[in-house]
Amino acid sequence: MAEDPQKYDVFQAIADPTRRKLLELLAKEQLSIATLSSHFTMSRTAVTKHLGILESAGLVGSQKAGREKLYRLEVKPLQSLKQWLEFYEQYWDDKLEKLKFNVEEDE
Amino acid sequence: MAEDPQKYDVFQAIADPTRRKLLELLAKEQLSIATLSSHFTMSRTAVTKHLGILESAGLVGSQKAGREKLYRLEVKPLQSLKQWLEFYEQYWDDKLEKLKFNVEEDE
DNA sequence: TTGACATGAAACCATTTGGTTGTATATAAT
DNA sequence: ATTATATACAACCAAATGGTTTCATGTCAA
Repeated sequence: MAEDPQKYDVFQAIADPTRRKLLELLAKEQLSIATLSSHFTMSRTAVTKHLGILESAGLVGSQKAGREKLYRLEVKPLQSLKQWLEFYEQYWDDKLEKLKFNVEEDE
Repeated sequence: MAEDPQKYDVFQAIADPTRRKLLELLAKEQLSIATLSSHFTMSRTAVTKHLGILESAGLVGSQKAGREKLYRLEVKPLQSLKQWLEFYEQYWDDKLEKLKFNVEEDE
C-alpha cells in the first residue's frame, strides 16, 4: 500500500495519532512489530502500514533480527520540522520586538 | 464541510502543503480570502475550505471588514507543536550525553 | 519435521479529504 | 437602481486514508 520512499513527508506522517504514539514508543528503544502492535487495539497489519508510512517519511528505520523486524526512531525529519517551526517563533510574544523595527506607518 | 471547532488539530492542519503556504502568507499580515486565493491555482472555494480547517485547529482567526473577510495567523497551536517536538530533541546528537546515564549493559 | 511464531502481501471496504461547479446573499461603487 | 465584487453554502466527485480479513512465507523450537 505505502512504502515508496519519500511518498510521505514528515508533516503527513505525524498527522495521525497512532503514528505519533508509535514514535513515542520507539523513542526509548527498538521494538518489534508484534511488541508495538500490543499497544493498540487495531490489527497488526494496520500497525505495519503505519510503520511503512513512518519509514517512507524517514522517521523510523528497521532491521531484521531472526524472524522479527525491529524498528527504531530516526530523528532527522523532526529536525526539519523544528526548522520549519522556527520561522514562526518570531511571531509569538515578541510583539514588542517587532515594534522596534516595524514602524507601523502603513495606511 | 469542515468548521466544527476542534474537529482538526494542529498536526492534521499543517499536514497539507496548501495550508502551510496559507500560514506562511498570513505570517506577515492579515489577508482577505480573495488575496489569499490569488496565490493558488485552485478555486477560491477550495482555499476557503482550507482556511476553515486552519481555523478549526486554531491556527488562524478571522474578522469581517466590509464585504471582505480578513484572516490572520494565530500562533498558539504552533507553540503546542513545539512542546511536542521538544520531547524528541533529547534524542538528537546527544548520544554522548545518553552514554553517561544509560550504561549500555542490556544484552 | 512438525508446529508455533513473526511477518509479508493481496484484496477489499467505508470514510475522509481535497477538489469542483452552481447558486445565493451581502456590500460597494457608479 | 444597477452592477460588480467578496463571500457563503450546497451538492457532487475521484482519490487517498485507515482499517479489515485471508493466505503465504520464513524462522525458531521441540
